[in-house]
Amino acid sequence: MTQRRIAELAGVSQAAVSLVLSGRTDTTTRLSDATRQRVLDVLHETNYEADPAARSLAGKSNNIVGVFTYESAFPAEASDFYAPLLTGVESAAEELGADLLMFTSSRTHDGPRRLLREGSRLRLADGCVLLGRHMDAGELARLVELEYPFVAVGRRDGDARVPYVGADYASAVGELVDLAVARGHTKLTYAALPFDAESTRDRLAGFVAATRKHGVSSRVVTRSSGEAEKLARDVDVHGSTVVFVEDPVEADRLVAHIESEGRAVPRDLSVVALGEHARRDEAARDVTRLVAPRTALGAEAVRLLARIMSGEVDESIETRVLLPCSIVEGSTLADRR
Amino acid sequence: MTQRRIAELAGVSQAAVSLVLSGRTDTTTRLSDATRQRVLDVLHETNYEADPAARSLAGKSNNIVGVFTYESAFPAEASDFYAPLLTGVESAAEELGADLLMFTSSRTHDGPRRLLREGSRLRLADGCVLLGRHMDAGELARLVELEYPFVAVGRRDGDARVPYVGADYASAVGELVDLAVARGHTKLTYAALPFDAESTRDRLAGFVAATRKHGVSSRVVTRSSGEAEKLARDVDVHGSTVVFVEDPVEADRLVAHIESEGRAVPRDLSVVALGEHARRDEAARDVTRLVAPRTALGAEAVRLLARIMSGEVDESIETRVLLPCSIVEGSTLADRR
DNA sequence: CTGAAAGCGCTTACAG
DNA sequence: CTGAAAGCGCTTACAG
Repeated sequence: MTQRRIAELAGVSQAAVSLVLSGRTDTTTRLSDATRQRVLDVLHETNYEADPAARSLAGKSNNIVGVFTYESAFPAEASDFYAPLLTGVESAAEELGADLLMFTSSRTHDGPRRLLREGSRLRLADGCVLLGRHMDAGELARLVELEYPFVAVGRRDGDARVPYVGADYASAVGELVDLAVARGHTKLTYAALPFDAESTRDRLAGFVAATRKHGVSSRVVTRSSGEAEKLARDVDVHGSTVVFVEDPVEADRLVAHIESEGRAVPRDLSVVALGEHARRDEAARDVTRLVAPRTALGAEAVRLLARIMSGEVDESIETRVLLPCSIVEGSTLADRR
Repeated sequence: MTQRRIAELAGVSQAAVSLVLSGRTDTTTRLSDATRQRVLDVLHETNYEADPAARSLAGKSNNIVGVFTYESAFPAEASDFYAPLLTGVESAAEELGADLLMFTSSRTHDGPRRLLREGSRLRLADGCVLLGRHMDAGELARLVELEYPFVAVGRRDGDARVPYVGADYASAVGELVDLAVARGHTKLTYAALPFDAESTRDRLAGFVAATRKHGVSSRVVTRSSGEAEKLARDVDVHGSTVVFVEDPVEADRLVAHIESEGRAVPRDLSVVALGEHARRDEAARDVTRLVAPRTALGAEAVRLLARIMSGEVDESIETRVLLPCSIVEGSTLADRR
């Protein structure tokens, strides 16, 4: 079913059908109410919807939100990270009546996925939400230059033109430090992941600022996951009473390791996790931690993208949004007062 | 970047660029190797990709697999059902180098989602995978008539033209009945959900066939979820030694209810679940059950769709596929011999 | 007030 | 061997 066919049925020109569809009521292009009604009737009967490809070619948008993930989203490990984000993305898209185009193609290539290699496939979507821990700054910059509407999920402060919705890790880590200090801790160790991601930097910045503010003794070590034993030794060397562990899985392992040595958490050592993994074992210790608002991040990103696409973005609109994390007090931060 | 621009850069006509891109080497349209090479070079330098909208208008496909879910896919309850399916869909799409267009729009409307109301939005995808417990048979029929390529996930035997990939519940339920009978059970109760879905019918058919085959006494009751107490009474009235519970969540509840009355499972009553819920509590009883190959269903559906779209479908290809379920013996089916 | 026409970027049969 | 042309289904400025 095409506009031409509709036009034949209604006895008007194809352009008239397009005009009715557009809903325009300018003085320049006014149709008689009778004509309009006739067309509307046929449109209704035939359940017509414009071909999105043709609309797109003619320069109109189709209410399609692209979703690009820098890493493969569905393997079990990755899904912990992506699932809550995608849930938010999906529900916001639903609110907006938009469809979701997931760029799953060319995932299997070696090396990091390239956004711009997708080339004009991107153009099928009106704009795109970018998900992933490691985004290429150069690509983001090119996207800005192409004036392609997009929103990154996660803080990206490198380039001031990059719109993002991120979690405010720095503040949350700061609050956790405040809490530790309030409970009498004065020697703190921070176990960072060996990543260069913004979220890693952001958490660390919060830690550094807060420990400096309180004037407490602190030490930062970089440890890959799976080195709980080494980490435990690091802490002992420094004489810390609390460890801030960036990787929540590692935090669990550390607790298990310490208790396997006959020591107790938090009696002998306090553990604070700077995140939460999705598959938390119900039986596991209720680690003191921060929880990022992941579903909200995904949803907010789509809403911001919608605002950007609708051209609402003047100085009045904030294109760089930080959402607060919540703090779970848990049971692994001792009160030493 | 358009073909016209590429053509200018390479000093050929736009059509020549398109020909090079098409990779055709017919006798009808042969380009000199030099020309071809020149075009290829420019194509490479510029990282050109054809506008998918234009390709689509010109009648070519874009390697986009549509995904239509009849119910909203992401609320917590629904995600138990959809998440494993989508995981399979995604990974198969990745293999094929296809993108995924999720029809999330118009989800919020009242009443069941209408596939055909989406109209030509569907056309943006080359074909579509349909997910959901309750599909409208009339819509499926219209889709067949439109010759729009699609594959339903879940058995749809109503219309012989509907391609599907489903789980073979009937066989699996039959195996569970065999097992129960082998262990000395002769009075069986079946608790069906009050649904008209194919999967409900399929399981029940397997039960009826198997109990008939063995000549054992059986009884079927229809119970909504959350009626564990009533269900327990039904079973007592009939004097059954084992209940086959369609809803796995309800099976858990039934076990809990029985044990809360001071009776034991499976000593006093055996319980068999005809499915598995995603959020199984690790601590919960290891119920004897069948497990549908959900991720495989999603992946197989995409692969079948790909075969259908590529026109490989003659009589030699099976467009109706049943994948076997697996059986978990668990610990809730007593041996009464 | 309505219709004929150009153009979006492609593909492909068809002239040269 | 290559280029000019039609057509896919739309939108929109522009003639009538």
